[in-house]
Amino acid sequence: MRTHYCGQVNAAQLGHTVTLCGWAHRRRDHGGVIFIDLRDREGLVQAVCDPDREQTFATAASIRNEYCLRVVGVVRRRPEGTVNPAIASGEIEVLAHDIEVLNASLTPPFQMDDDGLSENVRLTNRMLDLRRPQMQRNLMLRYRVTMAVRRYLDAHGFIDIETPMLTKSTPEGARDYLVPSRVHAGQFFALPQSPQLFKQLLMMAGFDRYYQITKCFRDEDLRADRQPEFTQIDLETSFLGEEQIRGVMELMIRTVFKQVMDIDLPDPFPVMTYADAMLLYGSDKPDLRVPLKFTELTDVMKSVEFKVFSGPANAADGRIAGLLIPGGGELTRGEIDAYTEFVGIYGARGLAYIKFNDVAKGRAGMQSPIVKNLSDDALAAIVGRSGAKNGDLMFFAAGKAKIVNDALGALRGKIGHEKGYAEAGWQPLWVVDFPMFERDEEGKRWAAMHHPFTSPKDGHEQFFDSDPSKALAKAYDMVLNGSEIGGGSVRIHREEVQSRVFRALAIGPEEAQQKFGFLLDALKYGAPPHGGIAFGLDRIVAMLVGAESIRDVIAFPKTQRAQCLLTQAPGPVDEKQLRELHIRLRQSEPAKP
RNA sequence: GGAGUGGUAGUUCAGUUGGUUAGAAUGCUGCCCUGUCACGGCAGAGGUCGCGGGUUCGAGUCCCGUCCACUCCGCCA
Repeated sequence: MRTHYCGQVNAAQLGHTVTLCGWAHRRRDHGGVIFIDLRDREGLVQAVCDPDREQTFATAASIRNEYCLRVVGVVRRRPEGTVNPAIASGEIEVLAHDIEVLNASLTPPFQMDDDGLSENVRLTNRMLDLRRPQMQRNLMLRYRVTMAVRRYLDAHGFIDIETPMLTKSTPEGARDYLVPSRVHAGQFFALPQSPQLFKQLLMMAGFDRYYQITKCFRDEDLRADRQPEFTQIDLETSFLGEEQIRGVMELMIRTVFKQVMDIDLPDPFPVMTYADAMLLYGSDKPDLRVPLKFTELTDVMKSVEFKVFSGPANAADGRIAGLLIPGGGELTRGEIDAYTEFVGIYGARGLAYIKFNDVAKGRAGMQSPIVKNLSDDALAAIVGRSGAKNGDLMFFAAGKAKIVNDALGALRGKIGHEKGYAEAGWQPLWVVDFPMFERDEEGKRWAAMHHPFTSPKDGHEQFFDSDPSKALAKAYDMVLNGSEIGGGSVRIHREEVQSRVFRALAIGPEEAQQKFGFLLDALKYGAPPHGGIAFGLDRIVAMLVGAESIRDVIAFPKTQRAQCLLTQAPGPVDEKQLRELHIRLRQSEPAKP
């Protein structure tokens, strides 16, 4: 039916007869000659129709945008002065001998080269949106990434093994998407939040190296980088330690970036502890393109008069940190107000600042509403630790450590990018030595920071009873330009350690047996040391194509309300279906006055 | 659950202090045009101003409610 892709016709076919299939991208009718830009996934080629072929010319005149066409013609060089360097096939054109309309098209709701479309229009007409060259590029690049991943993993002995999509609901973690069982009345499968436990079982089964590029499901609220179903590159290996696993994984990412985008990532990636990341950047996924760093001030503020600072400084969970903005003295009052409002999103009550007009003059050279409340020692520490220079400005956040970190960390990213402090390029890093546990806000108990199967650092079980906050995990995140693109850990492979972790999480033996009995049992049969990682494929591809949202690298994504505008899913089902599934819907209660 | 931005022609948008017949670009339709490539020229059609209520002599514009899209907080082991 076809001899070439439109976008791949070039001077090599000069004089040849080619047959092309594609869509009418644009028609330019000059009365005596008609040009049709024919488009397929590889690009555009110009077909020319002369009036001396009466039938073909008449057909060409009737063609409208997005008609699906088959064009037979001869490749010829374009006349002098009419070469179009903007397209790959711009040196040549196809003189159409025959045009067959494979299918006409209604007038499309938008033009395929319009890139200012609203998300609403795009998603309701997704099949047409996907015809747009940008989306074709995005999805084809996604494919090239997965192929590069598969090539790398195959070459390194990883085996692709599928794991169930109908599995068991786990109480920990995100909300599950549930699937009712017809055969077992009142019982439900859950769609997997990740293949975590299955891949560990595969290690125990002796497959040694596993991978899967697979969908995961989490019923949580959406974001630009979060969809209810998303794709993980999921891996697990046996008999490798933490550093070795990271080595294999960063080589994979480095290889993929080189092969697909010709990007050279650093070798090795920088490694930073979680503690340092929080101290310096207030984030466990710092964007290293932004050079701004925190100045730690909690200790020197303990004894100042200023209660806004001394209060948090003396609180167990408090923190005071500064963010030095070089040249920040130029910031206007309006900008500072806007930043104050910005940090309010994260719960910060205010945003104090000092402008350093003349550092040599000490207190007198500082311009700020708060300087009069701070001791000489504190002011000296502010300047000494940050290296503030004339013309700089420092923002201060004080309060609960979480709020200070979130607010100042977000401000660092915002100012860094808006004010031009960020470097171009790609800045990956590993964040390591995560805590095993974090405090559960409501339940007032300890929760697993990564997941309950993460191995503690050697010997750190000793902190489980005395001070769980001190226990560190063999967990690691890969961070790229401020986004977490992958995370994993060495897993627990000894039953007694797993039991101790469950105990620390206040999961009793009976509960553990009921929920994770199959895992605990498996650990009894010579489970090998193992560990792994999972990468967010959607996020990686979105970064590579420069997309704002992972929706732009997913063929059929959901809206923020977790609906599909194309298919109108989710939707109601017949009473008959519900009855088979033993489900009766709750009456929605009318609002009572 | 919360904060914010937006919703006006098929599409992307403008619309002043509430005031006559709601505009532009593009697309679409027809006619003209033999070298364009965002072709060009002429003519034309195209509107439930998201939806519902209210204020007013009068609402695209003000108020209340609601729906949808997006961004963020919470949430996401």
